[in-house]
Amino acid sequence: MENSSHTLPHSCPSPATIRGPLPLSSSPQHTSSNGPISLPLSPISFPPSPSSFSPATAESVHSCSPLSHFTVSHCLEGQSVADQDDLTCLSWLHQRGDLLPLQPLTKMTPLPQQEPSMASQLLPAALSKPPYSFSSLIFMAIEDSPQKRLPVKDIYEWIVNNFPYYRTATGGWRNSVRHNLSLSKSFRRIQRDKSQSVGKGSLWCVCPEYRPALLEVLRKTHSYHSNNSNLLHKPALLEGESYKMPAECDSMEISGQDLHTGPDPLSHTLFLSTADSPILAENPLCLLTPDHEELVTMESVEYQQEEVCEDMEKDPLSDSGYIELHYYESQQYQYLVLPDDTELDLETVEILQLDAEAQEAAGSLLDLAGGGY
DNA sequence: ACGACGATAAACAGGC
DNA sequence: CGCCTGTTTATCGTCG
Repeated sequence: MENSSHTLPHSCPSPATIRGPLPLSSSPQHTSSNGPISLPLSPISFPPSPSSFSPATAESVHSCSPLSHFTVSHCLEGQSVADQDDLTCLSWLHQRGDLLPLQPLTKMTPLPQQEPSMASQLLPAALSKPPYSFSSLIFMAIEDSPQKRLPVKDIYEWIVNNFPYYRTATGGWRNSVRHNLSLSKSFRRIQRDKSQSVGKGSLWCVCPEYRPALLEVLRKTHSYHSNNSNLLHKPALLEGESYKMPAECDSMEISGQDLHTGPDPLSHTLFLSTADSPILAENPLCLLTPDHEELVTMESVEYQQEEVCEDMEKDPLSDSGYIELHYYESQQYQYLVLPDDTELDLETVEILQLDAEAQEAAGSLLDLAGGGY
């Protein structure tokens, strides 16, 4: 897949079906009432430099980083923050200081070096015990890694970096992390590539079949601890309902009839799948539909190839548990290309601020497919 | 009361 | 030998 500029197609040429509950959300920071939105980054850089953002924008970046691979800079007018909250991008975790401190993934400044006033503001939330279970913490750490696999040491580090509580906590929690990794079926130990072996121990990854459950637990934890009760009432597709992709994408349909998670209005998780077995997307997707001013956010999308694609070459990744995603940049926008060169209507779909990790993750898909899970 | 689940502690083995 | 990693067992608290 080339990474150069493309002429924008004006239709959705390849039929594909996206099934599952449909979350509609966006971030409130940047409003656009008509036409393509204006992006705060021009040109878009990967990763975006925090210094290039206005304070409000920088906050939005923090609110999505590190967990979200896509930061959305678009607003639905008339919607509250709660309505726009995205439960599938994991970005919502950063929208409350007492859940996930608004700090970048990179090494945080040690608290003693912070200004006293700021430290005093952060302390109550930052140093309180996070409500997340160790499974959730491990899950977030692994999900936030480019390769979707981490050694236990890096899991420690991620937790410490994102939850300062554990910076001062006694060492017992590390034991709990290891205990959880070993005991939980959700995590799988994989051997390091000996050619690149640096450090001790194995790598840990999330079992794809348990990922929806982990995500659900994570989301419920957030909902429970969030005052944002509106999150609980976001409309979602129910069984039998369907959502037509807007614009010219007539063949894109999201339906609720084959929901893996049932008609629970809380369910916003979509799954990527090939025709036979559901598989999971590598990264959350945030799809923008400028014509309708709607942001379609998909944690993962069940993706089915229809008969039309039968004679197409089989995607080498089709059985890997992951789907290969590509994007490219044209002018100030970025565009998503689904597997088998299915180009979503690129006027209708935009990816905003896809960060460098997503790029790496896309590259790692080949490794995952080749090395097995 | 009961079981499921999660947190915590501890012991132990193996590798570096 | 010390540390890290990984496994296993046990105990306790919470919740439905």
